[in-house]
Amino acid sequence: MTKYWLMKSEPDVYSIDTLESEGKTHWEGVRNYQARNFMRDEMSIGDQVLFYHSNTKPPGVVGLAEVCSEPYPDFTAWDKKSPYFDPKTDPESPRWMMVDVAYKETFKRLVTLDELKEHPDLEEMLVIRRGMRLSVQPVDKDHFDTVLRLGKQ
DNA sequence: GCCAACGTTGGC
DNA sequence: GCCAACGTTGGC
Repeated sequence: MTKYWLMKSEPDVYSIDTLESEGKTHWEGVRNYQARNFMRDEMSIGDQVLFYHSNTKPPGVVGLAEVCSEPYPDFTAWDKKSPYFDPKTDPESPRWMMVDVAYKETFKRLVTLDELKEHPDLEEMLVIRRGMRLSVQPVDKDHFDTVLRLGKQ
């Protein structure tokens, strides 16, 4: 059963344009247990992903991607040269997990965070909640469809 | 670049 | 196991 997600990335670090040119990527660097658990326990191949640009102005959903691997250990955690290096984990017992994500499309237009906040059908969407910092979060199918429609119009 | 909101760490 | 200190996220 297909699930729906929103995944945040800072465009300065990894933008949807980069994903488009690479085709797919491993979603490295998630160092939050709740986000890790979503990837590890609930994601499966074919799940649909709203690609969100954070820490930019304006922030918002820029396109669509798709989960294209099972979860597997995030090897950047024990790569000393990686910005995501975590000295407290090791390959014997991986702490952090990731999935591969494939490019699907870039929206005709950016669906901004402000727009999500103002849309009457998206009041319950997690991403608009104050203090919501999860970089990987589940999205209801209804919300997903609404955002998709906004992005295509 | 500020800072509020969170999550994590570590002393006790 | 409490909680203060610290670090990070991410909108603004």
